Amino acid sequence: MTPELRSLGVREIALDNSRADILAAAARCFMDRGYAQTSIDDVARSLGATKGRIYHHFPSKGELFAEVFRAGMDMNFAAVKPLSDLPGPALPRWRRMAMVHVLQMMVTKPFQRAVWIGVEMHLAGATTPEQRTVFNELLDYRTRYGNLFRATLLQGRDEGVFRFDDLSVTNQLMFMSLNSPIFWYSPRTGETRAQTEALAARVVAYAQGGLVFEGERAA
Amino acid sequence: MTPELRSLGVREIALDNSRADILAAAARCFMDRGYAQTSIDDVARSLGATKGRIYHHFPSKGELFAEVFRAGMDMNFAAVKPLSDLPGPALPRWRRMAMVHVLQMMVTKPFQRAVWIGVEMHLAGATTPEQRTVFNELLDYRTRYGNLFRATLLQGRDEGVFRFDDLSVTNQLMFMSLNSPIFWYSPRTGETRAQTEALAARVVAYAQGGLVFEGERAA
DNA sequence: GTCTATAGAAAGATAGAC
DNA sequence: GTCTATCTTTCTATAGAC
Repeated sequence: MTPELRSLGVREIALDNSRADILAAAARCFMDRGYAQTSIDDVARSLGATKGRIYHHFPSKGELFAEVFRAGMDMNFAAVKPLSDLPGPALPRWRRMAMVHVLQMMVTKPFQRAVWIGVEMHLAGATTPEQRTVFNELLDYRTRYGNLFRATLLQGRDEGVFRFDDLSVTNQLMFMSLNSPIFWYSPRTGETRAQTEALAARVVAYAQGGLVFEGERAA
Repeated sequence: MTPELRSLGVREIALDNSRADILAAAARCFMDRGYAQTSIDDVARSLGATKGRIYHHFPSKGELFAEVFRAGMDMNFAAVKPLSDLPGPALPRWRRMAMVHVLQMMVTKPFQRAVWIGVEMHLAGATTPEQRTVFNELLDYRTRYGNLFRATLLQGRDEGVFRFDDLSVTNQLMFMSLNSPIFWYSPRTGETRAQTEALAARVVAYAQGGLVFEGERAA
């Protein structure tokens, strides 16, 4: 940044943008190549920069990844938490939460793929105790997000709109469906918001079908 | 192997077992740590051996991974292909194929996770042209397996038992559901075959619900 | 057929110039 | 705040003993 700009007080903004740029580039790289296979040089190169710039803003590759993970989860919480707090019958609330969740997966795909990678990594590769602590926090964050849906699933079962016996298995199946766009979705050129939402609605409908289907009987 | 045994003609068998042991150990390591984060030393250590043993049987890490991938897909094809060739209405055939597929995911989980990792890797990390060729073969193998289900899905739609508009999206959603046990299933100690099948049946029921649900109308 | 030892490459991280 | 240069570790792959 030039001294002129800094003297105008834009220091914080510039700093934030620099960090945000790195986070977005890192998310893309982690999505494309996975965690271990992504080098800091890869991230830097995708920004037209070198390592020095990354390490000035983030102390380590692990911490950079953790911040990408956190950013992804922050976005999900901000979008879904308000809906999960609303009163009323389970089904319409579930549909709104699911729809917003799926749109999050589509619109912020690189960050959500990083979250997925983080969950898949489990604790493997986290060698030092500090790394483990950070990692456990991230996984806990993700679990708390998942719990936003559990209450509505249980309420829906009580109300007779959902049918399932094992909440954990059902939760896994539901999230696999709702998360799946992070693996196969990519926006068409010139895709409108309505088209994106139509696709998201199909995903939600599929998951809803899984939750309401009277399994064994219909065999 | 001892000269005595070799003189008895068990050379092939011993070689096969050695390779099979390495493949199984490699599959576990790839499942636990992913491809890039798994070192050949990790695989060797999990066998109580050193690298030399691995490199005697496999020319490179990439080739070792490719063989794990192939072994996983071989098992899937052997289990599902005969069912997909059967005549008759789509729904019962789909249910049998789906059930067998899900059981494959559960029983051969390490290999199936390796297949997943391979699909996720896409072409990233495959640097040389030979590697790309091998990799494209693997992905093509996987695509051909997916196609076993496509015909039955289309037939089911014609017969009115499945409802969907986009075959590709539906295929993705279905496989995400049917594959999901590779991420969350682990057998309980002393789990019976009946219990395993009951769990698989729940997964199949969920997917079937997604396929038959009359999406938009039921909102 | 498996081991030890090692060469060579890649990547995380740091130091210091600008 | 970013870059270049470098240290250090880790890992693939190979060579050669047994």
